[in-house]
Amino acid sequence: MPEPIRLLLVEDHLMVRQGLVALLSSDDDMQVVGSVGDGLEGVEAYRLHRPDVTLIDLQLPKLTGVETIKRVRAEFPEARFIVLTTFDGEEDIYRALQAGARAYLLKGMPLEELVTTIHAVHKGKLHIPAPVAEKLAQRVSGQELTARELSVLERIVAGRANKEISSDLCISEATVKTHINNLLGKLGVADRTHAATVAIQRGLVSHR
Amino acid sequence: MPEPIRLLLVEDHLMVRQGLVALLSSDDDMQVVGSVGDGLEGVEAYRLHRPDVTLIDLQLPKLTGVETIKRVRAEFPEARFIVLTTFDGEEDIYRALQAGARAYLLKGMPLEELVTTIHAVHKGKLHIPAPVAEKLAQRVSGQELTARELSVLERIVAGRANKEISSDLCISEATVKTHINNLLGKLGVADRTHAATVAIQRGLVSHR
DNA sequence: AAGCACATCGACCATATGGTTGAATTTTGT
DNA sequence: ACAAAATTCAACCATATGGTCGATGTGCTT
Repeated sequence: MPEPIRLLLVEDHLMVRQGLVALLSSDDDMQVVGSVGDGLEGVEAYRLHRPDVTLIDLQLPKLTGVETIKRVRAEFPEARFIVLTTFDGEEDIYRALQAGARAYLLKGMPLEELVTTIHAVHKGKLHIPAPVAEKLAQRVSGQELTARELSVLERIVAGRANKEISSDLCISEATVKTHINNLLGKLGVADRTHAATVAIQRGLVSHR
Repeated sequence: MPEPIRLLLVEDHLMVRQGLVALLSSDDDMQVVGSVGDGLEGVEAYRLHRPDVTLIDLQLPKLTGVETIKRVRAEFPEARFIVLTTFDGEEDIYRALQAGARAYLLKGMPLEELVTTIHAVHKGKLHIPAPVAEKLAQRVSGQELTARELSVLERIVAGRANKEISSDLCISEATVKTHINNLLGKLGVADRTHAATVAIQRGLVSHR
């Protein structure tokens, strides 16, 4: 009888979390050693428990899923993460894998896939399901937005006019227009409104 | 020993669904009699099992949660629904309650609240948590968009220009502008871009 | 029949937005 | 230190957008 795989859960929806604990605990070769609701707790829990595999949601209070992964892996480079989320913002997939996640699963996937993935990741493998891998391939061709362009984009999504954005960021309106022009090109859209909606759809900005 | 409350689950995320089944089945006075993944199956399962209470997500494939509630209640006016969702688009709350849902819960709420709510709804009570009730109160003051305004808004979200919208809908550009002007006022925003983002945030339009 | 909400259109105007070019400055990476 | 990328700005222009007023027709309710 081998050692059970020690799991940590970082997920903000209580019901989902408790549900996963119930599900995974019923498996003999899994053991949930911790279960927390936000990123900061996640980092602490990791230090405390040193789990074999951490299941983490990307939408977390206090600390983003991506940020949490980064912090933990800064301390423990061998840490293994499985991103488990309902939302498949392309941008988030990319960032999570950049940050060192080993797998990306949507909550809609069957439980067996989760179990399979946990075992695969525990053995050190990468595990990216086909539909996710496709999106990833797509976005390689797409251009990266710069930090400044992103902050302009955020304000566009917030519904602010160029004049307002310029005073927000303490730059001239001309500069705002330059950034917008550039980001429109990179996003492949013709106007700010479309930019705003694709930004939300791709998960480039945090709406709400 | 009283009869257990018979529950039906309609939820598209497999993991969440299985998790909830595991959680609720462990309770002695609850019994999960069915668990399906989309709205159409939900309607069928209701006909088959006639559950006491149905837990339903609003984002469902094939048939919206709201639409599912409507159809079931058209046949079975006594049907009792608890809306259980991660997303709190104000518009959806409103529509779900209009459609006859008895309670609205976010997945982030503690499990006890779910259990309490199931019992309350089973007894025929309404059960709306405070934060949700507030949003509801807010939107009473807000105006309703007309069907035409909504279809214009959808195209704004799709990133289309006035000229394109006018040819899409076979109306003059002047009319498009009139509709836009009216919906801007109703949404309380100053321009189309902000209209698009609040439309997404409030769940007025289906993005993605 | 009268009233009302809705959809339709036109005209006018002020401003915002996006496109283009070119250039100076700063930051960043090698 | 050098090159590349990012950020900053200006001036010009065409067009899109939003604001306002008024008008017409249609369908529904009372």
